[in-house]
Amino acid sequence: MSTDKKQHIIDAAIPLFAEKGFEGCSIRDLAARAEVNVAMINYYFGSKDNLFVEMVAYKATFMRGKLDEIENNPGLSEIEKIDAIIESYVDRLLSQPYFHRILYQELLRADRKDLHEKIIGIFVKNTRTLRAIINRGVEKKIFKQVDPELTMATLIGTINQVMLSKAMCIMLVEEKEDFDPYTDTHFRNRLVTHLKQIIHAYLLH
Amino acid sequence: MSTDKKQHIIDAAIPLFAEKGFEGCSIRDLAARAEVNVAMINYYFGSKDNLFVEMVAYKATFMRGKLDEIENNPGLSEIEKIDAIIESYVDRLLSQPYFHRILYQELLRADRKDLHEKIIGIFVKNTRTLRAIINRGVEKKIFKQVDPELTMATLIGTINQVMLSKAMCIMLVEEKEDFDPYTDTHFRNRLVTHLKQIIHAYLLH
DNA sequence: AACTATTAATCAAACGTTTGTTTAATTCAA
DNA sequence: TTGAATTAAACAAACGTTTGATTAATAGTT
Repeated sequence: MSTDKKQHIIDAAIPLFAEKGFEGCSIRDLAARAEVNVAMINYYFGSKDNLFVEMVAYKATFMRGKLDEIENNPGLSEIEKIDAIIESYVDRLLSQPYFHRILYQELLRADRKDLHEKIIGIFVKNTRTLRAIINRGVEKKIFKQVDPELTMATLIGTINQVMLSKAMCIMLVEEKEDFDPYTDTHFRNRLVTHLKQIIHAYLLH
Repeated sequence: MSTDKKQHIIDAAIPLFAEKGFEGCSIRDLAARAEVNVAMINYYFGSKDNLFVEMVAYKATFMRGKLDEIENNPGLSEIEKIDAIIESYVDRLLSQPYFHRILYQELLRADRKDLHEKIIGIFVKNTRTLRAIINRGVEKKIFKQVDPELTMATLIGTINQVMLSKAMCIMLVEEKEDFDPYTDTHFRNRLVTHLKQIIHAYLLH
């Protein structure tokens, strides 16, 4: 069974799922987009549900490696680690807007418990890494005594907020209509700068 | 045509839409939940689509009034206005978790343009109010020169992040399984405190 | 108050489509 | 020639919506 074909189908499915949601696009939609026969989806993945699960599994680890690398880098101070995470997180999310959108659509739904919990697991693991760094900074008295969990929520939540809707992002920052926040490096830098400033102001004495 | 019946159907539909998404729940689901005949949905609303539109319209103005009241209160300083908005915003969102969930599910989808833009309109209007306050604070040199739009994104984004998923919120703040972040006043205060502290640290000299 | 005419509300049943999935036949590659 | 890949066609089930009959409520007339 060709793995290339499976990846091809997954790659084609991601923007469709992102645009219309899971129930919003049919197997026929997916097949048409991937330019394969409708039966191929079930042939390769068994079911539409399983295509979704495999898609999440295929893309899910996208943040993990980098985070560990930053956390275990002994050459970085706590605040430098935070800064590195901010840059890394912004870049990853801006480079994968479709998949990000899918994850959050799924998170917002209360049914499909198993998949829901799997996605939460990814988020929580990343959260713990950042929290460990903050806690170390607090211990060392480099950071103020802050709320580490909600600091996490602020960091990720800010990025998510501008990732929610391209249209809203454009209206929010009042750019021209053809402005693409996901590829514009000026916007990327503006976001990174804001996050660093607000986190620094909050964490540091 | 009874408005009571329409509201009854809408009230029953909100938790269902929040749980399963728009395509995720059928007219038969909605009718069963509201304990009415399937034909009643189309009788009262014309279509499933229109039920959704009327539901959004019915609930959408929930934030507006309070925001205007705060903005136009001459007895409040800029930072007091920000604090009042934080409290008001947290309380509103925590008290309407279902509807909030529906709005964000819709925002994350790129199709259904007209409704999408209507929802964005609500958000952007609220955004402008807060931005106006921040800009006045900057003018008066009470606030530092900050990025007003992204400050907005931080404020709302933080709250959204903890509202994303009850399950994730529980794991994030490591409470017991039966803990309900939406009704727990201690959690509400923790969130308000964190937001005030981080925003104060960022805005004030 | 009693009867009638009119409108609104409700219902089970059916409509035509679309859904995810499966089948059975066929093509392709080794 | 054998097994994997692909296809068009068909499947039952579920979908949103409409129908036509029936009941409930309201208004008008005597």
